[in-house]
Amino acid sequence: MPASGRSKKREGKAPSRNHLIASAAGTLEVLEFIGSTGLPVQLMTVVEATGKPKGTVHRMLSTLVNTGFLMQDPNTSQYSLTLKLWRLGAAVVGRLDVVKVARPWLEELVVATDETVHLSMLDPSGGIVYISKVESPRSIHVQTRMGQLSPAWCTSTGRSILAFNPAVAERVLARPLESRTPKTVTSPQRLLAILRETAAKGYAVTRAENHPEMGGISAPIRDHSGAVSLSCGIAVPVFRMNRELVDACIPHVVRTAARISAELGYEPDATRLVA
Amino acid sequence: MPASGRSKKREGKAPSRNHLIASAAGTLEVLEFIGSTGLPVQLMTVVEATGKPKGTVHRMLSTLVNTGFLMQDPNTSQYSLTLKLWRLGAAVVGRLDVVKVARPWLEELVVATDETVHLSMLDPSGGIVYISKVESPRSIHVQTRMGQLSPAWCTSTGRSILAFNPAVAERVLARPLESRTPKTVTSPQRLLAILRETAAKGYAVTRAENHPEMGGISAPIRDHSGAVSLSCGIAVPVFRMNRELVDACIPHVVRTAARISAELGYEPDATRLVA
DNA sequence: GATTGCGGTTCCGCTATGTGAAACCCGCGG
DNA sequence: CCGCGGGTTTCACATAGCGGAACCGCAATC
Repeated sequence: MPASGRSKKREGKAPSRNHLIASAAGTLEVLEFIGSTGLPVQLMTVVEATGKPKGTVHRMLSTLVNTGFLMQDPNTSQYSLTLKLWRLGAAVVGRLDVVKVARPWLEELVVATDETVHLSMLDPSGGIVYISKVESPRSIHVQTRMGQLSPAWCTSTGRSILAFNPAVAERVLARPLESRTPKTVTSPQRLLAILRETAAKGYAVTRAENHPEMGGISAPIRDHSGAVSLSCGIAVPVFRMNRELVDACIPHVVRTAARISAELGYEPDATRLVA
Repeated sequence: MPASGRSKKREGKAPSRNHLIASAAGTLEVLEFIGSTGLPVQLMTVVEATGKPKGTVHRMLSTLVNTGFLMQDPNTSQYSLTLKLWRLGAAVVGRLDVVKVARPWLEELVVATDETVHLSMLDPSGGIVYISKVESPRSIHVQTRMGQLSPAWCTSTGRSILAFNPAVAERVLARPLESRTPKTVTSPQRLLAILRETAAKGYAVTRAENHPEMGGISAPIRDHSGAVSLSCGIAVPVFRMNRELVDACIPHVVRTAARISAELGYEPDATRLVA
């Protein structure tokens, strides 16, 4: 997509009377690009990535610098993110009391299983984001980063959530499921079956579907209304993921999820509000 | 400031030839506003806050929604942040290996002092941002939030950093020091003296200067070049902050900072590169 | 059950605004 | 010394987007 795109933007139909600010959208796109790389970037990198003309990109970058979202190294003149984004972003999850509330239980789960624990949330885009993590000091831990966006359909945490969100699941199933490892389930039917099973059992187990050497065991977390948009689970190296360990860990994971659900005001005994 | 008609092309000094995208800057401003409140907001709130006309704000909000930075509740039609910002923001500190590297030492400090520990970083704006936190399970902990921006000049973490950044300190001193509590030091001279003392001693202690019931003990962290842009420290309720406790904790805090500095490649014995 | 008011959304003409090709700089390497 | 690959600046032009005002739709008020 970057390569040879000429500036001609006559795509299909012209939605003429548009009420969106193209320049702002473009600027945000640039910001996002830099955010996704995370590292300091040069102007030309952005130019190539976005396909926009040099002058325009420069103007956008200047704007971002001027508003404090980016800083420019005076020597190398490279652009990098400031802490502003972090401040704003942290405010988002900071308000979520789940993070606070869940922490003790997650730590307990680490102790119980001796594996790294994640708390994940569904992103409207159909991915999942890790919003909290407690690492096991001993275990080999994958390099998951807080805030990382992972596909929901091939991780145990993701499936735990999808299983209880038919609407989102449908959207995900509609798109082709690209293969992340040789083991990834890519057939929509199979995935659907798995989701049903997950919903029935109340937990999800994956092996090497997102990362060739990692697997996971997760369970859904319900909020006061019974809705599921969070899950917690452990990440385990596949070589260690034998039947025994899985069987041993499942109850812990499920119980932790239940505890957190309770903290959020979920009443397991109350009449179910959602299917 | 009505635009007063016509294209005032060549008017005297005309600051006109501007290379910034006003609309994008405005949109970012809106984003920031929403981020700073953290809560879902209504259109009109933003209108009042920014002073921009309703139609314009609406367009900006739509753009932000369209780019995935905001979401709009279909029922209340309120706007709130999505996790996108969190993702990008987390990427910023995620790349900072300080956070990873410091964690074990911070935890150790919690154990040693039984108080909540913060890792802070200087923001170019002259404030400090908490980039990592380890809470003491027992202690009454203040409601500091990750990513929160606090004034550098009335917190112990902030002073630890300012003391070794004369340039920034100067900028801070130049502005009036607004009083946050009755105890806040607001005299520039006094503050300067305190900073000097901090630099000499290698740690900072504050009592109730930022929050009426909290105090702190912090020490600067040096990177491989010897520069200080980070500090770590503990937050202590003032009622518990007697001489003994302070004396007991200072060595721990200082040592922790030294450990982290070492991890960052700082050689205490090497020739000092910075004044 | 009409009325008013308040928020969100949409319209539309005018022009200030941002676009983008090209020129300009500047430090580096040949 | 010249060319090159970055970044920055310029400029004339067309259009993008500003913003006042009209338009909904709900909910509280009368």
